[in-house]
Amino acid sequence: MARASRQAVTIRHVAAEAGVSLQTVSRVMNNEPNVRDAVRERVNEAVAKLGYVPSLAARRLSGSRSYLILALNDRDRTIEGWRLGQGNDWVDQMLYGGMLKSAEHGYRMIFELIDSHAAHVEREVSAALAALRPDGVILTPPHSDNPVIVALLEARGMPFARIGSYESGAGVAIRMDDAAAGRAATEHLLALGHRRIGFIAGPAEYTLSTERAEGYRQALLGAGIALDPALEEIGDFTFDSGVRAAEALLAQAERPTAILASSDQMALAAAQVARARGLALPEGLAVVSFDDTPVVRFSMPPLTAITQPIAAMASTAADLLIRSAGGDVIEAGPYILPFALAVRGSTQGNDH
Amino acid sequence: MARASRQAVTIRHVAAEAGVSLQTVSRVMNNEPNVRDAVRERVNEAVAKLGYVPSLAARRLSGSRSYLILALNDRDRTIEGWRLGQGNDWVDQMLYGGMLKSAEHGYRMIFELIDSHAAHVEREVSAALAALRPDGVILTPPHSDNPVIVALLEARGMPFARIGSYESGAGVAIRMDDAAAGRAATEHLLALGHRRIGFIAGPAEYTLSTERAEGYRQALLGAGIALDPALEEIGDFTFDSGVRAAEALLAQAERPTAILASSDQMALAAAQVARARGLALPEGLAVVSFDDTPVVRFSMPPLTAITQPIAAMASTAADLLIRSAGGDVIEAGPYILPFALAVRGSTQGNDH
DNA sequence: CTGAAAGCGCTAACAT
DNA sequence: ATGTTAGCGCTTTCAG
Repeated sequence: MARASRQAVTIRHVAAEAGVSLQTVSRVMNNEPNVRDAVRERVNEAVAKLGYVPSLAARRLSGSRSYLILALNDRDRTIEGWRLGQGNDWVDQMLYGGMLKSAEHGYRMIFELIDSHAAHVEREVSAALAALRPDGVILTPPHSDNPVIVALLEARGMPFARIGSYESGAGVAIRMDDAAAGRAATEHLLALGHRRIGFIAGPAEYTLSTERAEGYRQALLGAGIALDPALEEIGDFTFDSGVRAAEALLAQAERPTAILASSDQMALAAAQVARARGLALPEGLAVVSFDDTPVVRFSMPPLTAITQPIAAMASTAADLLIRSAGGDVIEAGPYILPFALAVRGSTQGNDH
Repeated sequence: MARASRQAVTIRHVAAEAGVSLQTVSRVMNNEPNVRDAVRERVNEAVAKLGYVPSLAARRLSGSRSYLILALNDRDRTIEGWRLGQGNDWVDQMLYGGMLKSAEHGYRMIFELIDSHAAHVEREVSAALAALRPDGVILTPPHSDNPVIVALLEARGMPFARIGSYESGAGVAIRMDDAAAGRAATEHLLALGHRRIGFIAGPAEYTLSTERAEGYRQALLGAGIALDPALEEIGDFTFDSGVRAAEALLAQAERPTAILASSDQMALAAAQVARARGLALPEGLAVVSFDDTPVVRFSMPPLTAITQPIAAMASTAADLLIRSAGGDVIEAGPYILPFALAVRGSTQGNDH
């Protein structure tokens, strides 16, 4: 009993069992040509019988692929999300999309935290690459546009994907169409009869902020409504900044009947400010948010929101990187994935 | 340009730079004795200068540790949690505790999903072990008590931790004290003046269910209150089962003024049933839940709950396994980690 | 179409 | 205290 079976089944055992050379087993395992069907089958039988699974370490070391995809996330944000214990949607959706897609291809996704503030970004990323030698790297915001990381990956010739990035350059960009999302959200409000619609933008450093604002304006103009600068405020995605912005919007004599906010937190802030002023959602004020993290489903009422395709972006990234590692030539992108508008009680009737 | 720097810096480069043998570099990297301080320093300088990081694959292959901890989670539950997008607390807290602790030791935690229903459990686990050759495995419920998995790990001589398990046997068990938690939750209600306290238990197959029930009863008896079978219902942790149980409890002539439910979902169900019967929380009915997943913070009012130390359990598991891999002899356990009682609006006043 | 030899980067076991 | 030799399990040449 329980003698540590120090020695697992290796390619050698399979070769012996099937009566072929190591090489042939390797060819079969990697789906290479130049093996007769009869032999291939014999090998597969031996593999099944012995329960053989190739060692990742040995494969990697012998100069082939590592079958590893490395996903780099922002350290502080991620840990803060975990610490708060309110459900870390970004991480979950990354895993959901990226890990499952990787597994489909026999790959594994390793999730790693990188501190982007530190001067050691380069060292941290280098160390992870050296230790793991992944076949591809997935960058998430804010790393997606970090010039140090991008340059490092490019210099190393490492295939990588930049999720949520509007910048061009090395690596394949994967994102949603924020302008279209801003338009869709605004059109939803227009369709409900709103004519004075306030907008809380994100910081201008983020391209997606300006894209969303652009979509908002396009929708208004498309409906023949003149733009009013008094209806546009700027926040920084946080709850507090949302409070300030919403107060500025709702303090106006001719206050908006709806607010579109560029993040869930700012939308929740707007809802709170509205309540404080005696405005009930959705009658007194309609609110639409961006992101659709779990929290908006649990607010009262739940918020209508633009859903970011995080899982789909991670899945696409993994798929592209793995196919690229397999020798496929993949298109440069950018890959624009569809968003969704989840209509909930903050804009519509009293369902839920 | 970006010529793929095919060849990264290896132990050989460091040895050359420092003017020593490979072995000496290896010794320094692994903090082994028998190296003069002067030499050690010279090697460390070379390492720093070249930015050398050992290849995990080579280390693993040469027969030493893999520096990998494998965390096995239930496939269906995990994916369902991701799909619902309500914040997958278990996974997040696992990562929070396990990944960070692993990183402290220079380890990586690989998160893998295993389908416990399938007849292939054994094959799935074997394959993961064969491919990764981790230094330790963390089992989470329901895998923690899966006899096939436990037997396999034991036969392989693989160190492993069973999180949330009350069973004895191979592997180190890490859990909280559910009886004490049941007692604490009940005593909280007693302290608030409640005398008729309903209890919704989990399925009896789970030891933790009976432990929690035991704690509930101890607390009542300790307060000199006779047990009343009519106050105990059984659910299966789901919302629907919670509805049935709560309805049975609240339909009684002498209905309870408080309900302790063995899961968040059942507690939310109790809250809903109460509302439907015109009972407001906490005045009409006080509710306490177990688990403390994100969702209970967002309900109205937020639910008072027993918080499971998931992150701490994962952290402890990683720490024990890694120290074990390092040659330390670790105590058999079980390791009992402290829970917490988060008091919120469903039992107490009107804060928030 | 198949096999034999060499070597990936490291550590274990054995020198010295 | 340090260096040398072998070999982990696989894939890559290169031969047949």
